[in-house]
Amino acid sequence: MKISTRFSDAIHLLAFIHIYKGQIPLSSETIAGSIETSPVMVRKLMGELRRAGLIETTHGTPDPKLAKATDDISLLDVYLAIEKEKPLFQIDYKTNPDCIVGGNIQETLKEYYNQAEVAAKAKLNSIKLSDVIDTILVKQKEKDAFKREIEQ
Amino acid sequence: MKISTRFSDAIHLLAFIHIYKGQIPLSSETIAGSIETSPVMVRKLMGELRRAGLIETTHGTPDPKLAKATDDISLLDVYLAIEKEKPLFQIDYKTNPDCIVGGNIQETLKEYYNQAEVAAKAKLNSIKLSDVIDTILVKQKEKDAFKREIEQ
DNA sequence: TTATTTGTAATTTTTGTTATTACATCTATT
DNA sequence: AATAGATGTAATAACAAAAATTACAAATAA
Repeated sequence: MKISTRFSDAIHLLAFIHIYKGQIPLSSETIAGSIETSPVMVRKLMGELRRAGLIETTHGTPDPKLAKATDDISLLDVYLAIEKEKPLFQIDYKTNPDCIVGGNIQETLKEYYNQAEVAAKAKLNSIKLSDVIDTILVKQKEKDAFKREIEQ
Repeated sequence: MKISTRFSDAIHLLAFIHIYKGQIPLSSETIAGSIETSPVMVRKLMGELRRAGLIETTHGTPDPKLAKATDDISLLDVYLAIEKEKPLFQIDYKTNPDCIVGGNIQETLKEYYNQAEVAAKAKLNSIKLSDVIDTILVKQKEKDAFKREIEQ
Protein backbone atom coordinates (compact mmCIF):
# COMPACT_ATOMS: atom_id res chain seq x y z
CA MET A 1 0.00 0.00 0.00
CA LYS A 2 1.29 3.50 0.62
CA ILE A 3 2.45 5.16 3.83
CA SER A 4 0.04 7.79 5.08
CA THR A 5 1.29 11.28 5.88
CA ARG A 6 -2.16 12.64 6.73
CA PHE A 7 -1.28 13.33 10.39
CA SER A 8 1.85 15.20 9.36
CA ASP A 9 -0.07 17.09 6.66
CA ALA A 10 -2.84 18.06 9.09
CA ILE A 11 -0.32 19.65 11.47
CA HIS A 12 1.25 21.40 8.48
CA LEU A 13 -2.16 22.75 7.49
CA LEU A 14 -2.93 24.14 10.95
CA ALA A 15 0.47 25.81 11.26
CA PHE A 16 0.08 27.23 7.77
CA ILE A 17 -3.30 28.77 8.59
CA HIS A 18 -1.93 30.39 11.74
CA ILE A 19 1.26 31.73 10.16
CA TYR A 20 -0.21 33.01 6.89
CA LYS A 21 -3.61 34.21 8.13
CA GLY A 22 -4.21 37.75 6.82
CA GLN A 23 -1.09 37.59 4.63
CA ILE A 24 -2.35 35.51 1.73
CA PRO A 25 -5.74 34.06 0.79
CA LEU A 26 -6.07 30.66 2.47
CA SER A 27 -7.73 28.66 -0.29
CA SER A 28 -7.34 24.89 -0.47
CA GLU A 29 -5.32 25.58 -3.62
CA THR A 30 -2.81 27.77 -1.76
CA ILE A 31 -2.48 25.38 1.17
CA ALA A 32 -2.07 22.44 -1.21
CA GLY A 33 0.83 24.31 -2.79
CA SER A 34 2.72 24.33 0.48
CA ILE A 35 1.96 20.71 1.39
CA GLU A 36 2.50 19.70 -2.24
CA THR A 37 -0.66 17.70 -2.41
CA SER A 38 -4.04 18.13 -4.11
CA PRO A 39 -6.63 20.74 -3.09
CA VAL A 40 -9.13 17.92 -2.62
CA MET A 41 -6.87 16.28 -0.04
CA VAL A 42 -6.61 19.60 1.80
CA ARG A 43 -10.38 20.03 1.82
CA LYS A 44 -10.81 16.49 3.13
CA LEU A 45 -8.34 17.09 5.94
CA MET A 46 -10.02 20.40 6.75
CA GLY A 47 -13.36 18.61 6.94
CA GLU A 48 -12.01 16.21 9.55
CA LEU A 49 -10.38 19.02 11.53
CA ARG A 50 -13.63 20.98 11.40
CA ARG A 51 -15.70 18.05 12.64
CA ALA A 52 -13.19 17.66 15.48
CA GLY A 53 -13.72 21.30 16.43
CA LEU A 54 -10.17 22.41 15.66
CA ILE A 55 -10.94 24.83 12.81
CA GLU A 56 -13.89 26.76 11.47
CA THR A 57 -14.61 27.06 7.78
CA THR A 58 -17.30 28.69 5.69
CA HIS A 59 -18.66 26.92 2.64
CA GLY A 60 -17.58 28.77 -0.47
CA THR A 61 -15.20 31.13 1.36
CA PRO A 62 -11.43 30.59 1.30
CA ASP A 63 -10.86 31.69 4.87
CA PRO A 64 -10.45 28.91 7.43
CA LYS A 65 -9.73 29.90 11.06
CA LEU A 66 -8.35 28.01 14.02
CA ALA A 67 -11.21 27.38 16.45
CA LYS A 68 -8.92 27.50 19.50
CA ALA A 69 -5.72 29.13 20.68
CA THR A 70 -2.58 27.41 19.37
CA ASP A 71 -1.61 26.36 22.92
CA ASP A 72 -5.00 24.75 23.32
CA ILE A 73 -4.55 22.39 20.37
CA SER A 74 -2.32 19.42 21.10
CA LEU A 75 -0.81 17.01 18.61
CA LEU A 76 -3.07 14.37 20.16
CA ASP A 77 -6.12 16.44 19.24
CA VAL A 78 -4.90 16.47 15.65
CA TYR A 79 -4.00 12.80 15.72
CA LEU A 80 -7.44 11.79 16.96
CA ALA A 81 -9.15 14.07 14.44
CA ILE A 82 -7.31 12.36 11.59
CA GLU A 83 -6.64 8.81 12.73
CA LYS A 84 -9.75 8.32 14.88
CA GLU A 85 -9.80 4.88 16.53
CA LYS A 86 -7.11 3.42 14.30
CA PRO A 87 -4.61 1.55 16.49
CA LEU A 88 -0.95 2.50 16.39
CA PHE A 89 0.17 -1.12 16.46
CA GLN A 90 -1.69 -3.49 14.21
CA ILE A 91 -2.81 -6.83 15.61
CA ASP A 92 -3.11 -9.84 13.31
CA TYR A 93 -6.69 -10.99 13.81
CA LYS A 94 -6.51 -13.81 11.28
CA THR A 95 -4.83 -16.55 13.32
CA ASN A 96 -5.77 -20.12 14.13
CA PRO A 97 -8.27 -19.97 17.01
CA ASP A 98 -7.72 -23.64 17.85
CA CYS A 99 -4.10 -23.01 18.81
CA ILE A 100 -3.26 -21.86 22.34
CA VAL A 101 -1.23 -19.00 20.92
CA GLY A 102 -3.43 -18.20 17.93
CA GLY A 103 -6.52 -18.26 20.10
CA ASN A 104 -5.28 -15.86 22.77
CA ILE A 105 -2.67 -13.64 21.17
CA GLN A 106 -5.11 -10.91 20.13
CA GLU A 107 -6.59 -10.29 23.56
CA THR A 108 -3.11 -10.47 25.05
CA LEU A 109 -1.44 -8.05 22.68
CA LYS A 110 -4.38 -5.68 22.79
CA GLU A 111 -3.59 -5.02 26.45
CA TYR A 112 0.13 -4.55 25.99
CA TYR A 113 -0.09 -2.59 22.75
CA ASN A 114 -2.53 -0.26 24.43
CA GLN A 115 -0.02 0.52 27.17
CA ALA A 116 2.54 1.59 24.57
CA GLU A 117 -0.05 3.50 22.58
CA VAL A 118 -1.22 5.41 25.66
CA ALA A 119 2.38 6.34 26.46
CA ALA A 120 2.82 7.80 22.98
CA LYS A 121 -0.52 9.58 23.09
CA ALA A 122 0.25 11.13 26.48
CA LYS A 123 3.40 12.60 24.99
CA LEU A 124 1.53 13.85 21.92
CA ASN A 125 -0.97 15.47 24.26
CA SER A 126 1.82 17.43 25.94
CA ILE A 127 2.99 18.94 22.65
CA LYS A 128 0.94 21.91 21.48
CA LEU A 129 0.47 23.48 18.07
CA SER A 130 2.10 26.58 19.57
CA ASP A 131 5.28 24.55 20.22
CA VAL A 132 5.32 23.37 16.62
CA ILE A 133 4.80 26.89 15.26
CA ASP A 134 7.46 28.34 17.57
CA THR A 135 9.94 25.72 16.44
CA ILE A 136 9.17 26.33 12.77
CA LEU A 137 9.67 30.08 13.17
CA VAL A 138 12.94 29.63 15.06
CA LYS A 139 14.27 27.26 12.43
CA GLN A 140 13.33 29.75 9.70
CA LYS A 141 15.14 32.59 11.52
CA GLU A 142 18.22 30.41 11.83
CA LYS A 143 18.09 29.67 8.11
CA ASP A 144 17.73 33.37 7.26
CA ALA A 145 20.63 34.34 9.54
CA PHE A 146 22.88 31.68 8.04
CA LYS A 147 21.89 32.75 4.55
CA ARG A 148 22.80 36.39 5.21
CA GLU A 149 26.10 35.20 6.65
CA ILE A 150 27.26 33.32 3.57
CA GLU A 151 26.05 36.12 1.31
CA GLN A 152 28.57 38.55 2.79
CA MET B 1 2.30 5.57 9.48
CA LYS B 2 1.14 2.39 11.11
CA ILE B 3 2.82 -0.91 11.59
CA SER B 4 1.95 -4.07 9.68
CA THR B 5 1.02 -7.28 11.44
CA ARG B 6 4.61 -8.50 11.11
CA PHE B 7 5.38 -7.28 14.64
CA SER B 8 2.33 -9.05 15.99
CA ASP B 9 3.21 -12.18 14.02
CA ALA B 10 6.81 -12.17 15.28
CA ILE B 11 5.66 -12.13 18.91
CA HIS B 12 3.23 -14.93 18.04
CA LEU B 13 6.09 -16.92 16.53
CA LEU B 14 8.33 -16.55 19.60
CA ALA B 15 5.53 -17.48 22.00
CA PHE B 16 4.66 -20.45 19.81
CA ILE B 17 8.23 -21.73 19.82
CA HIS B 18 8.43 -21.50 23.61
CA ILE B 19 5.06 -23.09 24.30
CA TYR B 20 5.21 -25.94 21.78
CA LYS B 21 8.94 -26.75 21.91
CA GLY B 22 9.36 -30.53 22.34
CA GLN B 23 5.64 -31.11 21.83
CA ILE B 24 5.39 -30.84 18.07
CA PRO B 25 7.93 -30.35 15.27
CA LEU B 26 8.52 -26.62 14.83
CA SER B 27 8.74 -26.38 11.04
CA SER B 28 7.89 -23.14 9.28
CA GLU B 29 4.87 -25.04 7.95
CA THR B 30 3.56 -25.80 11.45
CA ILE B 31 4.15 -22.28 12.73
CA ALA B 32 2.50 -20.81 9.63
CA GLY B 33 -0.54 -22.94 10.44
CA SER B 34 -0.98 -21.18 13.78
CA ILE B 35 -0.33 -17.68 12.44
CA GLU B 36 -2.36 -18.47 9.33
CA THR B 37 0.24 -17.13 6.98
CA SER B 38 2.68 -18.67 4.51
CA PRO B 39 5.73 -20.72 5.54
CA VAL B 40 7.88 -18.31 3.55
CA MET B 41 6.69 -15.40 5.68
CA VAL B 42 7.53 -17.38 8.80
CA ARG B 43 11.02 -18.13 7.53
CA LYS B 44 11.55 -14.47 6.68
CA LEU B 45 10.45 -13.38 10.13
CA MET B 46 12.67 -16.07 11.67
CA GLY B 47 15.58 -14.76 9.64
CA GLU B 48 15.14 -11.29 11.06
CA LEU B 49 14.73 -12.59 14.61
CA ARG B 50 17.87 -14.70 14.14
CA ARG B 51 19.94 -11.77 12.87
CA ALA B 52 18.74 -9.79 15.91
CA GLY B 53 20.00 -12.57 18.19
CA LEU B 54 16.59 -13.54 19.53
CA ILE B 55 16.41 -17.08 18.16
CA GLU B 56 18.80 -19.74 16.85
CA THR B 57 18.00 -21.83 13.82
CA THR B 58 19.78 -24.53 11.86
CA HIS B 59 19.61 -24.59 8.09
CA GLY B 60 17.59 -27.61 6.98
CA THR B 61 16.42 -28.49 10.48
CA PRO B 62 12.91 -27.66 11.72
CA ASP B 63 13.95 -26.87 15.26
CA PRO B 64 14.29 -23.15 16.13
CA LYS B 65 15.18 -22.21 19.70
CA LEU B 66 14.90 -19.00 21.67
CA ALA B 67 18.40 -17.58 22.12
CA LYS B 68 17.55 -15.96 25.47
CA ALA B 69 15.29 -16.49 28.45
CA THR B 70 11.73 -15.31 27.88
CA ASP B 71 12.12 -12.58 30.50
CA ASP B 72 15.20 -11.34 28.70
CA ILE B 73 13.35 -10.66 25.44
CA SER B 74 11.27 -7.48 25.48
CA LEU B 75 8.63 -6.44 22.98
CA LEU B 76 11.01 -3.64 21.99
CA ASP B 77 13.66 -6.21 21.06
CA VAL B 78 11.13 -7.86 18.77
CA TYR B 79 9.93 -4.53 17.40
CA LEU B 80 13.44 -3.42 16.51
CA ALA B 81 14.24 -6.80 14.96
CA ILE B 82 11.25 -6.51 12.65
CA GLU B 83 10.67 -2.81 12.06
CA LYS B 84 14.31 -1.67 12.27
CA GLU B 85 14.60 2.13 11.84
CA LYS B 86 11.08 2.55 10.51
CA PRO B 87 9.47 5.53 12.24
CA LEU B 88 6.21 5.04 14.12
CA PHE B 89 4.83 8.35 12.80
CA GLN B 90 5.42 9.16 9.14
CA ILE B 91 6.62 12.58 8.10
CA ASP B 92 5.66 14.02 4.72
CA TYR B 93 9.02 14.84 3.14
CA LYS B 94 7.54 16.11 -0.10
CA THR B 95 6.54 19.66 0.81
CA ASN B 96 7.35 23.07 -0.65
CA PRO B 97 10.82 24.03 0.66
CA ASP B 98 10.26 27.69 -0.24
CA CYS B 99 7.42 28.01 2.27
CA ILE B 100 8.18 28.77 5.92
CA VAL B 101 6.05 25.83 6.99
CA GLY B 102 6.94 23.46 4.16
CA GLY B 103 10.63 24.19 4.61
CA ASN B 104 10.80 23.53 8.35
CA ILE B 105 8.01 21.12 9.21
CA GLN B 106 10.08 17.98 8.73
CA GLU B 107 12.88 18.91 11.12
CA THR B 108 10.30 20.19 13.58
CA LEU B 109 8.05 17.15 13.57
CA LYS B 110 11.04 14.82 13.64
CA GLU B 111 11.87 16.10 17.13
CA TYR B 112 8.34 15.90 18.49
CA TYR B 113 7.45 12.61 16.84
CA ASN B 114 10.59 11.13 18.31
CA GLN B 115 9.50 12.08 21.82
CA ALA B 116 6.25 10.17 21.36
CA GLU B 117 8.02 7.25 19.73
CA VAL B 118 10.51 6.98 22.59
CA ALA B 119 7.66 6.97 25.11
CA ALA B 120 6.03 4.05 23.29
CA LYS B 121 9.33 2.21 22.94
CA ALA B 122 10.15 2.61 26.62
CA LYS B 123 6.85 0.95 27.45
CA LEU B 124 7.47 -1.84 24.93
CA ASN B 125 10.85 -2.37 26.54
CA SER B 126 9.22 -2.95 29.92
CA ILE B 127 7.01 -5.74 28.57
CA LYS B 128 8.74 -9.11 28.26
CA LEU B 129 7.99 -12.18 26.18
CA SER B 130 7.45 -13.98 29.50
CA ASP B 131 4.60 -11.57 30.30
CA VAL B 132 2.99 -12.29 26.95
CA ILE B 133 3.33 -16.04 27.37
CA ASP B 134 1.98 -15.93 30.95
CA THR B 135 -1.03 -13.94 29.79
CA ILE B 136 -1.70 -16.31 26.90
CA LEU B 137 -1.59 -19.32 29.23
CA VAL B 138 -3.86 -17.69 31.81
CA LYS B 139 -6.39 -16.77 29.14
CA GLN B 140 -6.34 -20.34 27.84
CA LYS B 141 -6.91 -21.76 31.35
CA GLU B 142 -9.86 -19.41 31.78
CA LYS B 143 -11.30 -20.59 28.47
CA ASP B 144 -10.87 -24.24 29.45
CA ALA B 145 -12.49 -23.69 32.84
CA PHE B 146 -15.46 -21.88 31.30
CA LYS B 147 -15.82 -24.58 28.69
CA ARG B 148 -15.97 -27.35 31.33
CA GLU B 149 -18.55 -25.33 33.21
CA ILE B 150 -21.03 -25.04 30.37
CA GLU B 151 -20.52 -28.69 29.44
CA GLN B 152 -21.90 -29.89 32.75
C1' DT C 1 21.42 -40.46 -1.93
C1' DT C 2 16.93 -39.24 -1.01
C1' DA C 3 13.30 -36.75 1.33
C1' DT C 4 12.64 -32.83 4.00
C1' DT C 5 13.57 -28.34 5.41
C1' DT C 6 15.70 -23.82 5.70
C1' DG C 7 17.14 -19.47 3.54
C1' DT C 8 16.40 -16.16 -0.16
C1' DA C 9 15.41 -14.03 -4.39
C1' DA C 10 12.10 -12.82 -7.81
C1' DT C 11 7.44 -12.16 -9.11
C1' DT C 12 2.54 -11.65 -8.58
C1' DT C 13 -1.38 -10.37 -5.92
C1' DT C 14 -3.55 -7.69 -2.66
C1' DT C 15 -4.79 -3.60 -0.35
C1' DG C 16 -4.65 0.95 1.66
C1' DT C 17 -3.28 5.81 0.17
C1' DT C 18 -3.24 9.51 -2.76
C1' DA C 19 -4.57 11.85 -7.06
C1' DT C 20 -8.01 12.99 -10.27
C1' DT C 21 -12.50 13.98 -12.05
C1' DA C 22 -17.00 15.66 -11.45
C1' DC C 23 -20.45 18.33 -9.58
C1' DA C 24 -23.82 20.25 -6.22
C1' DT C 25 -23.80 24.03 -3.01
C1' DC C 26 -22.45 28.25 -0.96
C1' DT C 27 -20.42 33.16 -0.93
C1' DA C 28 -19.22 37.52 -2.68
C1' DT C 29 -19.12 40.76 -6.32
C1' DT C 30 -21.06 43.21 -9.89
C1' DA D 1 -30.12 37.92 -9.91
C1' DA D 2 -26.39 36.43 -12.52
C1' DT D 3 -21.71 35.17 -12.47
C1' DA D 4 -17.17 33.81 -10.84
C1' DG D 5 -14.74 31.40 -7.59
C1' DA D 6 -14.68 28.53 -3.59
C1' DT D 7 -15.93 24.58 -0.53
C1' DG D 8 -17.70 19.87 0.44
C1' DT D 9 -18.04 15.23 -1.12
C1' DA D 10 -18.49 11.20 -3.86
C1' DA D 11 -16.73 8.13 -7.29
C1' DT D 12 -12.96 6.41 -9.79
C1' DA D 13 -8.21 5.86 -11.28
C1' DA D 14 -3.38 5.58 -10.33
C1' DC D 15 0.10 4.34 -7.22
C1' DA D 16 3.03 2.18 -3.80
C1' DA D 17 4.04 -0.87 0.04
C1' DA D 18 3.00 -5.28 2.15
C1' DA D 19 1.92 -10.07 1.79
C1' DA D 20 1.51 -14.24 -0.82
C1' DT D 21 3.33 -17.18 -4.16
C1' DT D 22 6.74 -19.44 -6.93
C1' DA D 23 11.21 -21.20 -7.43
C1' DC D 24 15.38 -23.14 -6.13
C1' DA D 25 20.05 -23.60 -3.97
C1' DA D 26 21.99 -25.36 0.26
C1' DA D 27 21.84 -27.91 4.50
C1' DT D 28 20.29 -31.86 7.47
C1' DA D 29 18.95 -36.44 8.77
C1' DA D 30 17.53 -40.89 7.79
